[in-house]
Amino acid sequence: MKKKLSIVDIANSLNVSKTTISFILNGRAQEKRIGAELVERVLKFVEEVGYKPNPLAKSLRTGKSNIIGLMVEDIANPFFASIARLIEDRAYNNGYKIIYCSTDNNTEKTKDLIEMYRDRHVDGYIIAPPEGIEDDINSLIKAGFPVVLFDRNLENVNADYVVVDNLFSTYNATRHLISQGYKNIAYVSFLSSQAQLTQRLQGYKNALKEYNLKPIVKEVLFNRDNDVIMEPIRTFLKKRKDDIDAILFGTNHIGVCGLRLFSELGIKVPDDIAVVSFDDYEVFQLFTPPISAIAQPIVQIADNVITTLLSKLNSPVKDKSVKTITLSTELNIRSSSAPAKSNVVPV
Amino acid sequence: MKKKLSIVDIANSLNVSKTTISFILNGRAQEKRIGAELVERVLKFVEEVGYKPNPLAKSLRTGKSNIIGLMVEDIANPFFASIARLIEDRAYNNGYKIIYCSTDNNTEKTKDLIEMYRDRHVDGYIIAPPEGIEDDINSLIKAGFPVVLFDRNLENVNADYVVVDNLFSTYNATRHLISQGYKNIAYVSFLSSQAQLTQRLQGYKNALKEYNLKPIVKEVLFNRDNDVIMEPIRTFLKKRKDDIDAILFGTNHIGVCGLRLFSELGIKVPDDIAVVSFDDYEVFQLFTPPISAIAQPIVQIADNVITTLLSKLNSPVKDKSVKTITLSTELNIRSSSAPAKSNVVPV
DNA sequence: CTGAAAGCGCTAACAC
DNA sequence: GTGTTAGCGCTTTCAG
Repeated sequence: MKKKLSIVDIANSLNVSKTTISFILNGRAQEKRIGAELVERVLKFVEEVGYKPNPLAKSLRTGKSNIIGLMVEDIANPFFASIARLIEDRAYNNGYKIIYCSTDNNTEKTKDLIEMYRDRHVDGYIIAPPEGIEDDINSLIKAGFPVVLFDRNLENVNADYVVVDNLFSTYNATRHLISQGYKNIAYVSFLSSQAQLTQRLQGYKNALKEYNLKPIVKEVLFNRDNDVIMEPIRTFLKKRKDDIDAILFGTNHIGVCGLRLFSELGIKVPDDIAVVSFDDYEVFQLFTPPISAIAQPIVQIADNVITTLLSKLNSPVKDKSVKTITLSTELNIRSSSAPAKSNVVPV
Repeated sequence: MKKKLSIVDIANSLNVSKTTISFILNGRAQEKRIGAELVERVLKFVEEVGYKPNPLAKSLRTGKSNIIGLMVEDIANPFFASIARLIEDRAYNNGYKIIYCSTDNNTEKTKDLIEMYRDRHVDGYIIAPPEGIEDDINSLIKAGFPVVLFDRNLENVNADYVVVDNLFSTYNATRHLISQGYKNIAYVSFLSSQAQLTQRLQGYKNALKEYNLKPIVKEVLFNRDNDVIMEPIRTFLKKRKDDIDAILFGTNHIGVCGLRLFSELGIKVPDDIAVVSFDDYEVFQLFTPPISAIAQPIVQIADNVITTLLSKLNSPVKDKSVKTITLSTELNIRSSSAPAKSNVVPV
């Protein structure tokens, strides 16, 4: 096992100062007017012996770690997992590694995590922020760390955001259901004051209002255990299933829980209840009947997030300007929201 | 913004040597017989000012980074994402952070990744290894790094493994199909010489052999693009769908591709073709009809992986012994493999 | 153009 | 019991 060599080793072998080596390796040879021949020789030798600067030492010295902290709600959720995958690729291609964690939307946990990342000298942050984390994020920003938030807005945090147009998405989806002839449209989602969820709720309400329809909202508490999530929805469905002719689900997670209950309770889609869910997902495409869904542009989200972060990371001057990128979703209409048996209303 | 303080700062403030601080903070006060009163005072002060040792400096000095490298095939695959989630929790609870990456089963990419991790002084490795990576893993082990492999075995690599009993799983699933009266059972999977896949194929063949049935195997190349995966399967199904009465899918990914094609080609499950797939997954549970699946014990896998790694990480003496943990799967029988219309064979 | 030397913050021999 | 000091490997100022 060949011992790991350091910059001094190679400096000695070449009878050159380690400063020179450092300059050459960091591409500052030109600037420092180091002889082309020497540069050549050093590079060749370094290549030959496979020398690699110790990134830890480098980090200690420069304060940069080349690590990006990625904080999502739950890495096992396909929406976040897909985004993580896309971000990973771009980050690695740009010389950054990713440390990830799942916040579970838990504020305290997230605070700890941010602190840990900070201790670790993470260079930049990509966060799907839980509620109540505003101060911590602001302090990150004030300390000069590049931060990109996604999936949801935070009030009073002046950061870069990549989000989708939640309000219009559910507004549009609800109108779609109305135009298909549904009149008693329920909205089932998680109870939360997070921006993306309140907006989705609002979009739904706005559409109903236009048509003078009455909102039927069922919000449940988030829980890591699906059974706990399903229980209140089960009760709700049992009680109300005959008054309701359509449901809009606020997230993929809750949508899947809903579908499970449909099977269990013998509810037929779309004859008994028509369905649209937020987030598109394999399950929705393959379900019988296929479920109409509001597809978030995952690739674009990931792309914008990482592009924004990398540009902040690479810009030598601290650019204090922030931007909010709002992407639009696509309503994938499938048979779960086929026209109602009764009658169709032009919209 | 309060400047980050270092160990000297707090040593100075307290008029104590930084060595003493270091000892106290590392719990070696007793051993070094440092006055209980002083220890108290230091701890209190450190707490008060919120001092945190710089982990980078610590790493540089000690060579330990408290980071675990997690290499999976694809973090967006629900099987790996779920495992990543479980591993993450345990790692963080034990003071370790996780750097992840997706290998895409690409040997060259994985080699690079291992090298990167090594440069980064990752303390331990959790890897779902691609083919051809044996030498690199062996060199990792020889260099004394704790390595836990999972999901698949590597010949000639003497490491700790956490795997499932692939051979018995498909053997058992195939027998199940036979017992339900199916006779022309195809096996559709990825073409690969990775142990988990060859074993799955073998289990299928073994079962057929016992009943003198002829194997019908379709193996396709892996590709990140689903359409490319589906194309050869589409051709296969079109040509053979009338000779086949059941299919066993080798992975969740290929199973989902298969299901998509069934819809497209109008193949009815289980009347035209009965189905069992490796890996259980929401899509399979919610599909109509629900798809029988070989469920891997995800929680147990993750648990064994991280427990094994942590114990290696914490054991002061380099334990050269390795163990292979083989977990058993569960065959979740659902209506996709209901008894064949024709006749049922006792098994 | 090149080199000496001063740290980055921490640990751990080795004195005192 | 406590303090001095020498690094871990690298970057970067400042002299030559």
